Amino acid sequence: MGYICDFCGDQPSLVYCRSDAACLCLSCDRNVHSANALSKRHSRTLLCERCNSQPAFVRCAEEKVSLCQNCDWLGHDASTSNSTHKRQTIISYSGCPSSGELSSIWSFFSQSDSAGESACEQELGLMSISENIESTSWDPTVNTISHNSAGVAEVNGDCNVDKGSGWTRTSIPEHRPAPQLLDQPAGSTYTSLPKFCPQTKYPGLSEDDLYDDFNIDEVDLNLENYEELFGVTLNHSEELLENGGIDSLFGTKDMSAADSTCQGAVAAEGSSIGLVNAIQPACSNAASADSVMSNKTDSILYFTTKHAHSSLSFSGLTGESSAGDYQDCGASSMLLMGEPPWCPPCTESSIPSATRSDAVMRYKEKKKTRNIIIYKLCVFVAILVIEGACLIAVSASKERFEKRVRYASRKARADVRKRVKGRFVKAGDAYDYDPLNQTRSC
DNA sequence: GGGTCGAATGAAACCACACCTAGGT
DNA sequence: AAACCTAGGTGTGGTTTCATTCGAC
Repeated sequence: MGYICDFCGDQPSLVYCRSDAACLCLSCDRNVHSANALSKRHSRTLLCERCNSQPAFVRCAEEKVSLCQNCDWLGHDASTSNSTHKRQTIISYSGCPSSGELSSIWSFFSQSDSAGESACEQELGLMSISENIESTSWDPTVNTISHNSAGVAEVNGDCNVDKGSGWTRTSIPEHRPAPQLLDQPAGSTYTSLPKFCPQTKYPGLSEDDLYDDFNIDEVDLNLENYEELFGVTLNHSEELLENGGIDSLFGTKDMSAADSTCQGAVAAEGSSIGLVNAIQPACSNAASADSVMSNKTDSILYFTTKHAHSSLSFSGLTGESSAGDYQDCGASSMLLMGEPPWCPPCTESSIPSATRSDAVMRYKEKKKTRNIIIYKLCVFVAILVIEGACLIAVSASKERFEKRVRYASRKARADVRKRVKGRFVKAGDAYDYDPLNQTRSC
């Protein structure tokens, strides 16, 4: 993907749709996302102008480029002079805004990019979005998001939805120049599916999602499997947490290995499911499933902190939430549906079958990856709990049973003192045991 | 059910002596 | 008050001894 629109294969791609994991030109973006109500909810943003494969995350004012998290991190590393560049978070949008509307929120967009839509749009007969416009009636002045003249959000709220609008702008959580996995499937680990409302339990996840592709009942939570699962020793989990090692934990391990692990035997039904039910990230912190995956380190730490207070919950996975709960919060509804949202119920689709099948494949792959990552998160938290309990037990055991030597000098002397039947003897007397020589004189 | 026996297990005692502490000078 | 001396108490580990527990008969 990248450079060329994934849909028309003709025009340069300009925006990135997380839900479709697709790079699209403006016209195709509007075309695809005006197909139905669900696709209108897809959150899109500019495409990274450097790698052309990831959604842009920030806009560098100095370089005048939109960058994804990886490129931003690489290009503005603290060791480089570019680290001082002023960067601002790029807001994403949904619905079917026109290029003019886009340029109104992205001033830099109008200067350089809006011209690119013309040809394709004209070819598509200047696809009307009037039906959207009536509900789009976007008014920058009433939007709760704070954005400056450059059209970039100054990082603010969690749930910026234009009520009554056909499209919305959403901000990406605060930018952190942290490393991100490069081999992650696009769309599976993004910093945001930002449209979360506090009442959301766990948008985008259902019980089926968690269990469809692997049987968590058969997961082996044995401590020995910890190493097998993560490739690290149990004792290093704290280091992993402190050093953000969760990235390597999840990133360097082949997902197929996780699959095989998932197929392993053992019964941790109670613990695993209990944990799954027990983990409920607070929506206000944007700890959604997707943000959990993207801000892995923070999220894990967050889980750990929550765990310390015994208040972990993940009730969104219990299946109690209705589809309406998810949709109300604008989360990707594809996980709730039998088919991806880009597959309208009607038979006549303007989308080529090949593209659709590709999209379905991507959707399934994303779903599978997402499940695996969530599963690993649960296992990791479970192991932290177990390890903590073990450490406490071992500590108490040592405290109780280990003999404490108060005077090392006395111990050193006793260790070299000659004995008879275990008893100390006077210096120079006959002995049957010499610790130094391991010999017996009589 | 109660008593006896052997095996297994754990706790305590023993030893010399350097070190520590308290009291006296 | 500070320095020094002295007597008594303490702790150290390997082995043995004693007490307790448990199962079999």
